Amino acid sequence: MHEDGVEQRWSIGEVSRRTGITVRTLYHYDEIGLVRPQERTASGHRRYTASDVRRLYRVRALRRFGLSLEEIAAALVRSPDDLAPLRDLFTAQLAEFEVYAARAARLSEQLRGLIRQLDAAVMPDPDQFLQTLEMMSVYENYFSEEQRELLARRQAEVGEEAVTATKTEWLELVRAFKQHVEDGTPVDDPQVRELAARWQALTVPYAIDPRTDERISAATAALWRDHQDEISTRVSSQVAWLAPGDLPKIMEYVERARQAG
Amino acid sequence: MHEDGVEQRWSIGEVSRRTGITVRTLYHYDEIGLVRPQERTASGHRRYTASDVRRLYRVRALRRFGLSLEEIAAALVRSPDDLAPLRDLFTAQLAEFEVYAARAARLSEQLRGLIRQLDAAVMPDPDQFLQTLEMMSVYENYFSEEQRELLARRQAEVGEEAVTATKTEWLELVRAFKQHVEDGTPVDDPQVRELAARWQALTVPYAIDPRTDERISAATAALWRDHQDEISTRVSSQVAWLAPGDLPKIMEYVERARQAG
DNA sequence: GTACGGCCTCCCGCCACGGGAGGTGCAAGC
DNA sequence: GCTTGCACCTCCCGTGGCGGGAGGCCGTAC
Repeated sequence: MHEDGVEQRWSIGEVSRRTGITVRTLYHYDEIGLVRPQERTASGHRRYTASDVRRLYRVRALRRFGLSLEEIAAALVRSPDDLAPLRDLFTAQLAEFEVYAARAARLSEQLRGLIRQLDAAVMPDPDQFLQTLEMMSVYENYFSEEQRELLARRQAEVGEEAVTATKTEWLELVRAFKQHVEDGTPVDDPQVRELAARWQALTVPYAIDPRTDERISAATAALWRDHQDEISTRVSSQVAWLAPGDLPKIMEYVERARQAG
Repeated sequence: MHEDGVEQRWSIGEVSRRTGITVRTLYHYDEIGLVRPQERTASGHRRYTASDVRRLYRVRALRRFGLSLEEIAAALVRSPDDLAPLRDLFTAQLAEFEVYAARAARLSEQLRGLIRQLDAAVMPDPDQFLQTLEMMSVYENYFSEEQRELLARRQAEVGEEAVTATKTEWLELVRAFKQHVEDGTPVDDPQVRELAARWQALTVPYAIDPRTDERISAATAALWRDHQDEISTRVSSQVAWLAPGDLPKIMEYVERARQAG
């Protein structure tokens, strides 16, 4: 490439300036054997050749796409003959980006929701907001990411209004059940049976497929089993007519009513 | 919350099962003081209280949004009274997600382009593809991220066809200049002047604003100055009528022609 | 008495470097 | 020949958020 035919060598500082890679990083690449200058001076100074520098550019380009140094090393070993491994790496990385993007989009959506809540200033108690956070975390403990996504999609499909309507009807049912609990109505009473049927029907719009529904139902039961105290506290703090200890009793009654039906 | 009024305590294993946080992580949170169980047994076993567990749920929820443990610690110290810092954290995180998503989208687009190139199978030489990678890296060294994005947007605006047309005309101009270089035409020849004018006009569709254009032009000159060998090799490998050593001479001639004009 | 599981602390490892300490190499200026 | 100053060298600690293992203690069930 140069007229005199003498292969040029560069010191580590010159290479750093040419490639925009820090000297420290060049040391690191040398150390792990990723890009090793072909020569050293008698005193041990590194001398990079043109091909070393080209390799550095390749590494830098691949790094930008988020590939690990290990992946890059493996790709650069084999790729002179065969670009297939590189292609595989690219497609894998592309898939990863898409997964990340999807996750980031979901989290962003949730964050926007939380910020809206904070800005609404209807928050009576900071503690209540933190409880919301806690329950989000609990929720995620019982449902897999896939299940959560399915449910979220389902909720988006049925629409916000329908979801609110479901919540409202659920509260009505709770109130009605509460009355029956207090009155000591037997669980096989026709009225109670009808309430239980309506209770069951609440989940219908959110059904996905039998297998999934079964699992979600089991997860929900487990969540309730392990966290009825927190849930009861939260719900009763939002409706005046419900005491913290009421909900477990009501739920137990509902369960018996369903078994009877 | 519990009828007997006795505050419940949990061992680290029970807490791990309840919260889905690994025991190792619980140790870690204790170590850095993020969540520290309020009690220890005589033998040193950790006893978590209900409030410790609630704090863990909060931490877990905030972690999901990508907040660092340090940020979470800071937020949880102040938030019982004031949710403003938490709101700030959320908006900051949201902004970060957006930046990240934008970057991921750009990289994905580039990856798709590279994969298309690989699949096109017009690739005569694997080395040529790796050279493309090298030049991408070089390119990024001279143009800031902002400049690259502006240019990319501009290119998208003028359309792929127009970009191809520009490349074609550029090659034609190079070929014409090559002839003049070989003929020894003086740089103030009217024909050469016209070619120089057309050369100048090539960049017009991609202009952004005078300041930016000035900087991009300077960066381009620096890129050419530092990497004319590589660029010449690449270009001459793609057109039959150009030898590797031609382009620098031609560019020098063009430069003199522009100065003369 | 012993087997087992849960818990403890201490410590090394990851990944891709950043940064500092403390020493050497080399060329220029006096 | 001596100093100045810069580039370069190696060695080593630190980052974040844990994972995982070693080696030992505790308590209970058989």
